[in-house]
Amino acid sequence: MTRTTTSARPPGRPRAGLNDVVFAATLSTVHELGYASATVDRIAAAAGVAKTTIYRRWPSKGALIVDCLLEAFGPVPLEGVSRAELMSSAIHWIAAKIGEPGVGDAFAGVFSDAVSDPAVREILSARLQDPYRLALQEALGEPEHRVLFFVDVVVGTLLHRMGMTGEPMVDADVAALAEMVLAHFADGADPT
Amino acid sequence: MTRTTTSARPPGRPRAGLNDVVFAATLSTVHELGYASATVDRIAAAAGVAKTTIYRRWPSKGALIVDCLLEAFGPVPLEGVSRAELMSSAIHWIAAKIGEPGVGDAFAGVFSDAVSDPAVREILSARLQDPYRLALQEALGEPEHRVLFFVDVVVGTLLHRMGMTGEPMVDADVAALAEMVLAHFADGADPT
DNA sequence: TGGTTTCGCTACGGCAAGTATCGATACCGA
DNA sequence: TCGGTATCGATACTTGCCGTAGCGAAACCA
Repeated sequence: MTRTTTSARPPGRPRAGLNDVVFAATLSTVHELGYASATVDRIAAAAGVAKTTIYRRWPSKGALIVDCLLEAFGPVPLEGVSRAELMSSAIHWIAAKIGEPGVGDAFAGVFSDAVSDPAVREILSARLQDPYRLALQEALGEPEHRVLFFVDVVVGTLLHRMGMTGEPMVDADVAALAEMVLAHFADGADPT
Repeated sequence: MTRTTTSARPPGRPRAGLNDVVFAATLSTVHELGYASATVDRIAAAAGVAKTTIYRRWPSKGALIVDCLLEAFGPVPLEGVSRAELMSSAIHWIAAKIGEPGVGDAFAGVFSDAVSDPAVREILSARLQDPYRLALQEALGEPEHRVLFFVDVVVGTLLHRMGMTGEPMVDADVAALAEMVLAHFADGADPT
């Protein structure tokens, strides 16, 4: 026990700090060419990295995209005292993130893949949705199925607009969405 | 002009009545294998038809799926006297359709393809969404952007649930969705 | 200096969308 | 009865992308 096995540096050549470069290349490639044309080859080329290097770090394209989205989203800014403020800020936050160049396309694209690929669905659900869902559950004091409904409505609406028009939802409609959701979650709640 | 050129039977061997067979094979294949595994080859085999025959009738897989969905959906049942009844019936109708075996998977799958393929997006928007949007506009007396918002919320929510869980939304949540949407569209409307 | 791991490169296997070609078949008009 | 036209089935093919394998070179540590 002179030195704990954990946190011991692994032998061999250390990995270069390429993750951020690859993430940036992923978003810019998706933004410029669209999700379908953003092949792993092209992303690797845009990052100045070999394709095999990407597959050495991420097991699949879906995993890469999800990690890229996690990096792009960061933690939920759960600020606000009242439940209404918390919900409203969360809605405007996710809408703004989806509006960032490349993020909405990547999100909609990986969601599309998840529809027909259970492996991608598992990654998307466990690594991306669950953390935010749990944080919302705790912050809002809502049961799981209500938070899942909240996520379905908010994310589903934003992605449907993005998918059908190719453009993120405009602020006025995001405000309408927030208003509608807040009104729904205001009645009969607050089980004191 | 003894006989108008239109509605004149085209020369050559007439097409066999295979569309319904192909549609049924498409839905059952998507239902059993999932959207990604429902290749055109497999659909053709399930229908007892050559792949070339399918490509002679539909220009792409996306066009086939959209036509299949049009056939499966049929016209919107716009029954009900009040706006609330019209909206509620439309919501429950589309939710029930998406819950039918194969329909939800096919819908979510082709929507996914549309995200990154502008050609599929155009087909989906023009052939599937626009007719229903126009019918709703007229029936509800709402401006275009409000109906688009309505569609984004309803269809987006249902597809998000379908995509993330693989199962259609349960009735209780569909009822909550309808309640939420109706409350939002009730206030300040009815511009008499 | 040897051991271990990563990196870039090239090539390959697998799968699915969509195309091309050919013989056979069905309907029409003369 | 006989050409003209268009569809059907079968097979093979091209193209594009995901993911893997193998190789030499480089980086870090003991």
